[in-house]
Amino acid sequence: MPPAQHRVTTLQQLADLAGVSRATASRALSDSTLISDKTKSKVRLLAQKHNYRINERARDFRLRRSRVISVVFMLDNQSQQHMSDPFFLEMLGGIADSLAQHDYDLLLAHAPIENVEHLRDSRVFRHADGVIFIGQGEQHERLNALAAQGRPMVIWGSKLPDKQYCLVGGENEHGGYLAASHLLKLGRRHLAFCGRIDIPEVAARYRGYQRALAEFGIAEHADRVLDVPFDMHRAQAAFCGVLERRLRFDAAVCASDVMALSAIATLSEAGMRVPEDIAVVGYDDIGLAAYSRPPLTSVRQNIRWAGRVLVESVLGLINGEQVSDTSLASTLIVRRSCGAPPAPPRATAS
Amino acid sequence: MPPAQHRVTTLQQLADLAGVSRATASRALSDSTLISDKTKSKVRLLAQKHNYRINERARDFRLRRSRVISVVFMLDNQSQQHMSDPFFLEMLGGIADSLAQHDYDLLLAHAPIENVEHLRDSRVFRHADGVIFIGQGEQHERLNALAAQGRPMVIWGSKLPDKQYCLVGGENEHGGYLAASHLLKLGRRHLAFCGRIDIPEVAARYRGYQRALAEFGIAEHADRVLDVPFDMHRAQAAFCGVLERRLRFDAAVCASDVMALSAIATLSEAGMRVPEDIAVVGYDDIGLAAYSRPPLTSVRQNIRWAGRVLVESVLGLINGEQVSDTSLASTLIVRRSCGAPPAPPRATAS
DNA sequence: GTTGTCCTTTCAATCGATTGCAAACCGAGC
DNA sequence: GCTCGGTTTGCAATCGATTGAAAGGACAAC
Repeated sequence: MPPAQHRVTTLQQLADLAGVSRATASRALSDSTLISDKTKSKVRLLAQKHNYRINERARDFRLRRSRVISVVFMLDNQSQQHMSDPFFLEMLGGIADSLAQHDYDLLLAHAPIENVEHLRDSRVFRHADGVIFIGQGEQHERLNALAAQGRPMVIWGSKLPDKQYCLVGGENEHGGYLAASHLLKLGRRHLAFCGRIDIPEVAARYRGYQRALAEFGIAEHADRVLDVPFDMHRAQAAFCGVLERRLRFDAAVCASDVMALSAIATLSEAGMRVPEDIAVVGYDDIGLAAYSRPPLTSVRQNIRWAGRVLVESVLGLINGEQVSDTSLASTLIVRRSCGAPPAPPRATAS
Repeated sequence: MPPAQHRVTTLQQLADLAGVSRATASRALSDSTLISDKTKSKVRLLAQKHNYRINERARDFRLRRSRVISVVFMLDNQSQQHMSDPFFLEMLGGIADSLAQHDYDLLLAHAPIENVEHLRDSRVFRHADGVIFIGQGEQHERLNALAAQGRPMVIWGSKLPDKQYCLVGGENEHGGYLAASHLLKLGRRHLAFCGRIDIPEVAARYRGYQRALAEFGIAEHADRVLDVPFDMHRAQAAFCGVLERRLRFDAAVCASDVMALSAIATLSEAGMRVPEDIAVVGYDDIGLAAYSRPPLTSVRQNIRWAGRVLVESVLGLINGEQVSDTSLASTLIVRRSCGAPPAPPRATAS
């Protein structure tokens, strides 16, 4: 007699097979202390033998949870940061890995969002047990409002006054400082800063940049703060504008690697030598940074680890724990024109 | 009197408020023809007023569906393609957009997969109504087996013999042909092909490459097929090996842009001039291709549209429709060293 | 034999929706 | 008043699990 004529799909069927009640079967599978070892192993053996798989929809429904975390990329009109920025994928990968380890699913929401309040009644919140926001955009207040409603959510970004939500972020101030002082140590004296300082994270990097200038006793030129969006093509347009204005500078700190690569391309197109005439430092240390000509010096954040921390934080909130903010270290990765081999592959933590 | 002291969360509460039964309320909200317009509007008005939101978990449970589509990136040990390849993000973005439009969620599975059969009982299948595979890896047979079980699934890849599953793919043969004939037209005669021809898509590109060579009456050198993985760092190692072997060639067709950029970096590091000594053509036309020095000529596929087609196909299968394969056009994007502005931003279709 | 205790197991309610079928309603025609 | 046809509405089962409370059983002590 074949062990399973039709597949066992419900707990009731499994219970019948084992000669116990549905309740006992349920408890046996979930390792409840109420059930004797003998019964437990009997039920489990049968489950395995008949290839029984719990209906997760039913269970999630019953337990009023979804085991889904939404990830929202805050790409607003202001920053023009595009999701094709490799930074995002790296972050997403880290989050996805970490969620999978905890047996959670990832719901991706990446449409440009003008107002996060609108999300409140959308699938993003309704379908998920918690939400991870990547970036604050300019929605600090609205994020505060959402968090105040008690939804489990974590934001990747920069610390702002009156912050109510749980935050994970890089050491942006320090990163900006590292980038600027690197250039200053190389003897550059006419630095420019490229990025939208409306964006909190960029603003923090700018503060670090200012601090470095101050330490070297260098006066800051307001016109050397270039309002460059994250988006590759718009960045290029912005740099073309800079060139037209014939702004004089010998080094640039960029708020992202994509921006830096745009800068390098545009500047060398215009006949300048990089890094001889203008040295450029990027941010994020995306994989391709090592393969640009010249290789790009950049500030690295451990993005995959950031993903993990974001996940652990939001899961902590879901479980009602007290979760505090986290700040992740930034390090400068220096690459020189010739001879220096690209950095080894980043460790992909288990 | 405030209209809602406590929020209305269940259909029963809403029905009570409207003075009808749960069944009627359900039908009113789902616009059933059984319900009179008067009742419908009454129920709906109340739902709106009390901010009632259906419990989607309960509904999905009842309807035995999930409104989730899994996306699996087939990154196996063979190809070494890394998910940080911008190509993936573009694809993912297209899929996510399209799914959102259809009110579906996206479950991301990107762990390296040695055997897709293992997925059968995993969340990937259990939690989702359908699955989209990006790439075939070397699992053609196993994919066939899965498809034979009647699971709604679509694969992005290349047409293989005995294919049982629904396929969406680029014109790889044509793309390879375009790349090679471009170089040949420029007068190059010693071409190399870089990529793993074990991978079906790469194999197709290679066939096109061969066809171009044949048309120009050029004999093919077997040793000019370079087994280069997709992964950036391994690609570099491979190119170093090629250089050591002192292989003579004046042009290279690469199976991806990331590979091409690695090639350019490695070659110029070794003192060769690109494109004067060695011209390189890539594949995918990732955003950064326009910003490399020199700008990269590449074969473009409309990846975002591909994402849309994948989604429509899998949803069609879920609805029991007959879905046929789709092939998406490839075009060569030619970029020259100087003066040529980068291509405009790609249209992001609505 | 009865009672009490402890360990297992079962009963039955519950989560929040959908839907086949039966019942109620309503006006018209006889 | 009664029946008939068609339209609306309600009853109750159902999806597949979890879980508090109650029942069952074994065994020892009185």
